[in-house]
Formats: sequence, C-alpha cells, structure tokens
Amino acid sequence: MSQMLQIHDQLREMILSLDLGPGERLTERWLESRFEGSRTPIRAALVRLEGEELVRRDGRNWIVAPIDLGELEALAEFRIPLETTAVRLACARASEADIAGVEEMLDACQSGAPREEWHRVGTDFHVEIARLSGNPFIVKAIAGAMTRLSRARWLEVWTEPSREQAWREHRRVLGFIKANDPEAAAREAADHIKDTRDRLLRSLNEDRRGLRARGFAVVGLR
Amino acid sequence: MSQMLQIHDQLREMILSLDLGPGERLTERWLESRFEGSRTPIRAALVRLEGEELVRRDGRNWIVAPIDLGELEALAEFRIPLETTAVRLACARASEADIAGVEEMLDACQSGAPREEWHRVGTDFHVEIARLSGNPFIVKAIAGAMTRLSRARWLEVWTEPSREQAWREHRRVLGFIKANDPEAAAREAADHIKDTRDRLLRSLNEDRRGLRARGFAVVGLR
DNA sequence: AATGCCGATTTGGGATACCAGCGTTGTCCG
DNA sequence: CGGACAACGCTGGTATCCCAAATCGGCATT
Repeated sequence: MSQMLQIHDQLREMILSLDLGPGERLTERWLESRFEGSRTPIRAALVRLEGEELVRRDGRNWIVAPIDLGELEALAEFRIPLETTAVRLACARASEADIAGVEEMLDACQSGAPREEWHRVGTDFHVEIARLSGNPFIVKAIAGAMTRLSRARWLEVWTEPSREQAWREHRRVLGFIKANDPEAAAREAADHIKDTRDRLLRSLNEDRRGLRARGFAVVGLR
Repeated sequence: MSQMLQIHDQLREMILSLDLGPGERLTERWLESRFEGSRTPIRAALVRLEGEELVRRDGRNWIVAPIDLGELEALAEFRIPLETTAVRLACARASEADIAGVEEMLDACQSGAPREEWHRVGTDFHVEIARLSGNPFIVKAIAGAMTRLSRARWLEVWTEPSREQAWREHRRVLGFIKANDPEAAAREAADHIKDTRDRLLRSLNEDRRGLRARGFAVVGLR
C-alpha cells in the first residue's frame, strides 16, 4: 500500500481514538518525524482527511477538527430519515445470510468485551444495517455520520445499563428486519437514534466539568 | 486564494461541464502545463477532487470519474427521504425572507434563459430548499447528490415541455412550503424526484445511440 | 503473420530545496 | 519601565529532482 494511505489511516485512527485532541495543532514537520516520511505523502493524507472533515485549516495551519457537540441534534435529525429508509429497504432486500452476518457481529460483543469493542460495534451496526439497504449512497452517508459521532461517543460516560439498553435496541431493530416488519423496524430505528442522542446529551451535560478537565472545548452544548 | 484551490475549481468546472469526458485519463504532467503550475498543487487538487468523487484512480493513473447511469435509481432513493425531511423542516423553520430568496431564484430563470442557466437553477433549487431546513448535514448530502446528478443531466435531451414541468413542480413544492403545509410539500417533493428520475432515464434510454456517438460509456443503464 | 520479449520512455510516488508570510522574541529607545 | 520595531525562525506553499514501476513499441523468433 502507498505510504500516503498508511499515513492517512494511522492519522485517522489517532484522531478518532482521541490520541490527538480535538483542536490540536498539527504541523507538517511534526508529522514528518512522527511517521518517518516526507511532507509529500503527509500533505496528501492531510488533504484527504480534510475531505472527511477530520482535519481542518485554521488560517494557514492544520488542526485536528474540533468536536462540535452542538451538531449532535442535527446529526440525529439527519440520521432518522436515512436509517428508517435503510431498514425498510433492508426488509425488502436483505438475504437471510446478510442478516445473520449482522447478528453474528452483535453476538461477538459480549458484556465482558473491552470498551473499544463496544464502541466499534455500536458504530458498525448502523453502517451494516445501511449496507443491507443495498443503497451505496445511504451507506456512505450513514458511515460519515457515524464517523462524526464517533469521538463524542468516547466522551460519553458509559454505564452498564445504558450499554445494555443500546444493545437491546439494536437487537430489536434487527429482529424486526428479520421478521420482515418494515414499519416496526423503522419505528424502532428512529426511537433508538433519539434515545441514543438523549443519552449522549445527558451524559455530556452531566460531565461538562470532566470534559473541560480533560481539555475538551465543550462548544455548542446547550 | 491559493493556487491549489484555483486549480481545483477550474478542474472541477471542466469536469462538471463535460469539457473533460467521463473516464478520460488525466496525467499530472498534462495538468501541469494546462494550468501552468507545478505538480504539487495539482496533486493536492486531484486528491481533493477524489474526495468529491469527480476524479478517480485507475491503477496508478488518474481518470475523470465515469458517469454511472446505473446509480440514478439509487440516487433518487437516497434523495427522497432527505428532501421530504428537508421540506418538512423548512415549513417549520424557514423565514418569509428565506423563502422569498428561493422564489427570486426561480423567477430569475425565464424561458429565454440559456441552457446553462436552467441547468444551474435546476440543481441549486434543491440545495437551497435543503438549506431552508437549517440542517447542514442534509444540505451537504443533497449538494453531493446533485453534483453526482449534474453531468447526467447535461446528457438529457431537454424538451420545452419537460423543462416547463420541472419548473412547475419546483413552484409547487415552494408553494406548499410557503403555505406551511409540510405533508403536501413532502409529497410534492417526492413526486418531483421520481418524475425527474423517470424523465431522465427515459431520455437517456432513447438517446443511448447518441450518447455512444458522443463517446460516453453508457454503463449500467437498463 | 502472430507472439512474446526487451528496452526506452513516461508516469506517478516520494524527497528535498527554496520561498514568502507570519509570529515571536528580543532589543533599543523614549 | 514600557512600547515600538526589527530580526529571526518557523510555517505552509511551490518547484524541482530522483526513483521505481508500468506502459508502449519495435524487433526477433516461431
């Protein structure tokens, strides 16, 4: 694989895992030494990441995209029509095998699993459901939305019960798809998105202090 | 403005206006002489355009993204839930002034207007409506979808009546938003997207021969 | 005539050199 | 002691250079 893609993936991972703080400045020269490559592939990776809105320009400088908690509502508003459409289409189009694949993914994540695993599955579930719709535009839009949500979800204080509830909601959505009940699946998906949004906002609000302490600019959270 | 952005915009324009044929190969060296800049900013522009899917890699080479007419259905499927949501939100949120702005845009495009004008307004209308929703994610998604549609719309053989019908449908959508009737607006928007899709597909099918003659790979059109 | 092999040429990927602009810092003068 | 200004250093932007690999053509062989 080209060096540029390696750098892109590694940098992306560092950003999404909060190894690099939101808003942190990135100099091409620092990245140069960090990844032991020259500026050419690094700049390409940065331009690419800028397209994914994980990196941004601040004047002439590069910074890690800040987390704007104010967009959480808009994000849910965006996801609801798309994901309800996705599950309806999934009912019509997904094969038993496709559905079983998603089911396995959920099964593989048991209560003892590490935090990273829950985080990943919680994201991937939605993308995989979108994939069942067979519509590549829906898939890409959902994947982008989940990427945007990803870092905020790390900030959430996860309690065992809330994790369990999310897991149950995922199960229910998938169950209705399996039972070929598109309207119930759509209702369940919409409710799940709203529930998740509310849980996230509540948690972040309660933990503002903690966030600030960890150096995150809590912008736009009402 | 930086040279890279200039090159990006110019190249983008050349692609969207079909100055550069879909599938055509782009060599960095040709672009270098064409835009009288060095490869560095050109490569940045290409990476950027790759993110917008207007340019693509074919092995190690760069090519102008081919037009995949097979994605027209998926595109409509994607737009319907988003645009119906957009008009519903627009009813709730758009100010009189916002709506008047869109109305002016439609008014400015009279029957004598040049082809380019109709094309642009036909695209921008949907983006502006999305903007009335106040949801930036919806705006970006619709803008991306309309970009993807843009080149196929140049290939369409426009008849006066079909242009008139599209114009009337736009009017109707806007009228229902103005009358604050979200459900009627949503219905109208969905119908309009379907109508447009059908008109486009019918025209392209009838004109396959003409397309091939003009050198376009008519991939995936059933 | 078809085919396959080899080399010249061209391509993109990466590294590096150079430049212009901005900030910062440090100094000098009031 | 403070403020203004100048010099320096760091930044990203651009140009250029080198390299490996892929491509294309011509030639030899079958």
